[in-house]
Amino acid sequence: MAIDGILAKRLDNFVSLDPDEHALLARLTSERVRRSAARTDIVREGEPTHVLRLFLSGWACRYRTLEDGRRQILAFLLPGDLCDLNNYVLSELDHSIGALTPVQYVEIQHDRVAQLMADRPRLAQAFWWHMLTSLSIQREWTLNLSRSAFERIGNLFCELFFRLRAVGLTQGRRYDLPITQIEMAEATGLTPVHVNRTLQEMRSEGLIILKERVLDIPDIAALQQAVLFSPTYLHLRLAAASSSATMGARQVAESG
Amino acid sequence: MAIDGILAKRLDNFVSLDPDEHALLARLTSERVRRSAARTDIVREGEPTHVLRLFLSGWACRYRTLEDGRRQILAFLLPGDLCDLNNYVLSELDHSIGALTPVQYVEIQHDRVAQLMADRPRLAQAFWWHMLTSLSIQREWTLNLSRSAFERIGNLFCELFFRLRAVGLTQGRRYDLPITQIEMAEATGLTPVHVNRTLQEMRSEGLIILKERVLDIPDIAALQQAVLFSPTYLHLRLAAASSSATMGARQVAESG
DNA sequence: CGTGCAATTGATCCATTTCAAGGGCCGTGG
DNA sequence: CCACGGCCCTTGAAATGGATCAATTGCACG
Repeated sequence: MAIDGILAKRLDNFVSLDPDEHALLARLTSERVRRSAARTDIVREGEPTHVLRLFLSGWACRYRTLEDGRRQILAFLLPGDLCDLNNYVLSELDHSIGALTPVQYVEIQHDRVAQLMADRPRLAQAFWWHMLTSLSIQREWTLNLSRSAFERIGNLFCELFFRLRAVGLTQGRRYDLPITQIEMAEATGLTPVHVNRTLQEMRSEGLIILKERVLDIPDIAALQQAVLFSPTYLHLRLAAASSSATMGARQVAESG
Repeated sequence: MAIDGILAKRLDNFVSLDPDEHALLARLTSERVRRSAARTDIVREGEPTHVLRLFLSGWACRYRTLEDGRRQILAFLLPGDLCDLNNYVLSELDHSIGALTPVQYVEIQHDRVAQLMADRPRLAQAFWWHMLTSLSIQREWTLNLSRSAFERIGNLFCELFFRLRAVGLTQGRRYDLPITQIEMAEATGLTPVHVNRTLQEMRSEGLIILKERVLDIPDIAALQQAVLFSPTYLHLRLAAASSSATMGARQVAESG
């Protein structure tokens, strides 16, 4: 899938865009592509930012570091994700954004976004949807407070599966998971050691196959059930998101 | 403080509204006041909602219940807070909203909000600010994943202090905290038993005085420092919100 | 060939949970 | 007026999920 269609693909999860709107998005995202190396910051806490960023490839994350060094990953930013849609209202960021892998992204001036939203109500709605979805995801992450280690990691894997699939970045039951166990730990609020042991537990139960940064989920429905995951909070279009997943799961369950 | 000025007071934390805008808000919030009894649901998960709600008095919360009964409080809704600004985009809620105490609120039709935002860019910005602030708060709550019980509860108390003060609901160092320890547990992801013991620890360290649903924080700066709380994520106007607090912090740091 | 980082394993420790029970307060009903 | 049940807070003792500390392996890279 061409990189320049990824925003359209992402927003398409909410509204059906017409060719005209597709063209507008394509133009918007044909700016000079920027790159950041793995493990470098894209925006640092406290910095004023003036642009909206659209991620084209690679993984990034929002994170905050506490004074004593603990780091918490607040969200994963995947291809097709926007960030800092906000800061034409709030002028500075209260957390940082860092690249986990090499990433490509484009920067879009806020006034162009504002213009687009004013001209195209449907695109405006799509942007709102994107923002509200991040909020919804953030809420789901706070649910981790009452989840066990097993559930936290399982939920993370499920979420990533559905989000990546929505932009065409899964291969069947598999997807690239280019993050370390340390980063999984930072995202879930666990210790790397404990993440490791929990992964082994999930492996031994046959729920996942994780090897060389590729995650294979033999039976997504089984995993969902084991960790009480439900994808509704992602607000993906049902037709695309759930049906084939549950179908796939059913097939696997039958064949396995 | 008059209840009908509370939204203006809240939004004033971000932009200075002129008398005209104050009047508009006053008209908007003069709808029939609705009431919900303590411990009842205002909106239930999955229900479609068509209105924006503004809370006038009492405490409510967003929460989600997992299949096995665990309940997680996702946010506290205080007087002056809006909820469901979202759902003119997302049509149904993925969590519930419940009253913790008797609450009063007004319902505002979405088209009136849309109209207002179209006519008054400054109000539109203020609404955006409100929404982005909730997102920011939600991020801060996910930070609890890497915080200890002591820090979680302390952070909660600090957040509530600053938020309540921003709408004039603190009395000096004190404020009404009309929730049970069980609810604190649900908000922080801890056990009621452990919340109880942690509260006693905070009391014994002289950080809080909590009696008969009134919380007294003798030295807010000391508490902030003890639990690594910083109010920036609330995006309150600095003049009103943080200056006195950070000044206090500096004093304590020097004297301690 | 060393250096560094990610994954793994073992042993121990501790924060938090779980289970269980008692006390205070309050509204209700006999 | 007192007895009762219900809810909230409190306390104790025991169990455990997850943290901490420490060390080993494997692999990629200069």
